[in-house]
Amino acid sequence: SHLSPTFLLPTRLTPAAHAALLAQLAAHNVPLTPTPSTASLFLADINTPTRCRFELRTRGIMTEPEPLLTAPLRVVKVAWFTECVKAGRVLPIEPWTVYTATVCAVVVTPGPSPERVRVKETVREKERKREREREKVQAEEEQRRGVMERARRDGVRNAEEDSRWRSERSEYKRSVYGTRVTDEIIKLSKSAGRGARPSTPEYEEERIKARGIDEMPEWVRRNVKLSCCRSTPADSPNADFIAHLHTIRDHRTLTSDEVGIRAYSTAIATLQAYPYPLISSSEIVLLPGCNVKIAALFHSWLSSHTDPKLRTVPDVEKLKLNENLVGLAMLHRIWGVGPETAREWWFVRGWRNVDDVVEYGWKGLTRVQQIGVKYYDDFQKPMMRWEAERIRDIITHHATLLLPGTTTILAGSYRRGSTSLTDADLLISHPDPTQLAPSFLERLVASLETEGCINYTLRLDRTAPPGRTLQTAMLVWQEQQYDDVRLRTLRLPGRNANVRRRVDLVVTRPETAGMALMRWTGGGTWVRDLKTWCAERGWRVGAEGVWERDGERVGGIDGGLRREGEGWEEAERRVFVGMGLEWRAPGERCTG
DNA sequence: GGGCTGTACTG
DNA sequence: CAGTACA
DNA sequence: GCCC
Repeated sequence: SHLSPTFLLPTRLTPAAHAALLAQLAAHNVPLTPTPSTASLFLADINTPTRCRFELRTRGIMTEPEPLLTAPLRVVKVAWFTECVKAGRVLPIEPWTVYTATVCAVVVTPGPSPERVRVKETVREKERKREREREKVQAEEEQRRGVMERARRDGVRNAEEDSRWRSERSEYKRSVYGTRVTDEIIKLSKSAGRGARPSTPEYEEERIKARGIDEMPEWVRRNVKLSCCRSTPADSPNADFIAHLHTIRDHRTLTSDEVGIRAYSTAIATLQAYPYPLISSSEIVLLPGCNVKIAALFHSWLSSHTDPKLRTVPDVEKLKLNENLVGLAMLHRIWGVGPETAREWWFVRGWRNVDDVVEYGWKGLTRVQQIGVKYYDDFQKPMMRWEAERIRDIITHHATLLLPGTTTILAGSYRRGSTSLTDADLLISHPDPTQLAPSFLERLVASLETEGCINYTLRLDRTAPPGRTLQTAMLVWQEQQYDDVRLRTLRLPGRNANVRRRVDLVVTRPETAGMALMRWTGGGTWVRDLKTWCAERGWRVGAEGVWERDGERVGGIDGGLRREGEGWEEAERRVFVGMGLEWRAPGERCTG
C-alpha cells in the first residue's frame, strides 16, 4: 500500500482491542512497524495534540508541532481506519488527524518497553503530565511577571528594597507585598472579567486598613507553621472564604495533585486558626502557609461583591460548574473509589452515575466498592452525636461481656465536637496490658455480627504478630429494630429502615492508648503536622508510639492508660508533654 | 531545586 | 505494586 | 503552592 510505516499506539485500548486492531491492520496490508521510532504514521485513540506529544515522548520520541503540509509525522484517530474499512475505500486522512509534528530527537530508553498495553495510565505518568502542564502555565506567568518586574525596576526599586527582598521571612513577605502580590492582583482582577468591579478603590482601601504584623496573633508573629502547635477552633470568622479553598482542594484531590492537596490543606488550616475577619490580601501573605496565590484568591473574593454573603471567586465558580469535576466527585463519594478509579470510570468507561456503575460494571467492582455502591445514599447521610453514642454503648456492652474492665472512647470528629458526623470512630482498650488477647477484635466483631448489628466487614486486621497489638476494623453498622428478633423468628417480611453507618473500631493496648487517641482524634492536617513535628526531631511516629529513626522507642513519651474510665485524656496529655507540645483540647484541632 | 505524614489492607 | 482508606 |  501507499501508507507510511505505521504504529498503533495502545493508549486507552484494552489488550483485546489492541490485538484485534493489529490483526485487522495487517489484514488490510497496512505497513506496521514493530517499534514506534521507525514509524511516521501513528494510529491512536487520542483526542488532543498535547496528549499525542506526551505519548510519543514516553516512547523516547521528542516532537515539536508542525503544520500539516510539511510535517513528517502525524497521529491519526483509529476511527479513520475503521471508517475506511466500513466504506471499503481509503478516506481522506485530514479530518482524522489529531497531531502533526516534526521529530527533534529520539531517545533510546533502556529498561522495560513502554509497549505494554495498559488499560489506564499509572499515577506516575499522570503526575508527570500534570507537571508538564503546570510548567507550561508557570512559564507564561514568569514571562508576564518579568515584564512587570522590569517596568517596576525602572521606577521605584532602590538598593535598600533590594536587600530587604532577600532578608528574613516575614520581612521578606512584607516587602514582597507591593510587587509579586500586586502583580497577582492585577492579573486576577483583569481575568475576573465583566462581573468584577474596578479593583483599584478596594485595593487602596486595603492598604489603609491592613492589619500590621504587630496586631497579629502570637503564632503568626512567631511564624508557627504546624497546626499541632496552635489552636484551631471549628468556627472561623472567615468560613465563607475558606469554603472556596475547600473547593479548590477537592479539585486537587480528584486530579491526584498531591502537592496541591498539601498546599491548600496547609492554607486552610492556617486561616481556620486565624481569629480575626480578614480585611485585606496583604494580611494573608503574613500568615504561614499562605502566600501570593492565596492572597490573590482572597482579593478576587473580596472584590467580587460588596455584600459578603454574595462574594465568590470566579475561578472557583468555574470549577463548581465543570461537569467532569461534578461527575468525578459523585463517583469519588462511593466508598472504595478513589481518584484513580473515579477518573477511569468517568473518562474511560464513560459511566455517568451510580446506576451506570451497577448496570455496566457490577461484576468488576471490588467487594468494598459493591458495598459502597449498595449503601451510597446511606453513607452520605450525616449522623447525629447521639447515634454515635448509641453505637458506642452497644459495642462497649459487647466488649465488656467479652472482657470485663474494657474501656472505650469515641474519637474522630465526634471528639472534636462536630454536630454531624460521617462515621463513628471508637477506640477500645483495657488498663491491664495482659488482658487484651490478639484475637480480641476478631471476637468482638464476631459477637456483634451474631447480634446482627454489623452488615459487612469492610476491613479487619487479622494479623497480630508479636509486638503489634493495635488492630482496626472498618464496619458497616445498622442498628437493630427492637422487634427484629421477633420478625426473624416469625419469618415476617420485616424491613429494617435504619440507616447504615460507617463504624471504625480500634483496639489498642494500654501503653499506646494516648498515641492512638491522638491519631484517631485528628483532624487530618493536624495529624499530618504532628508527624512533621516529630520528623523534624528525628522521630518516627506511628499509632503505637514514637520511635527514633532507627528503631528504639523514644524515652520520655508515655501515653499509657493507667486507670479505667477517665484515663484516656490523661494518657493523651502525657503524649503532648513527651513530645514537647502544648496540650490542645480536641475542639482546637479542627484543621478542616 | 527538592520536599511535602505515615501505615496497612486488598486485589 | 498500585490504589484506597484512615485521621 | 509554599518553604527552605
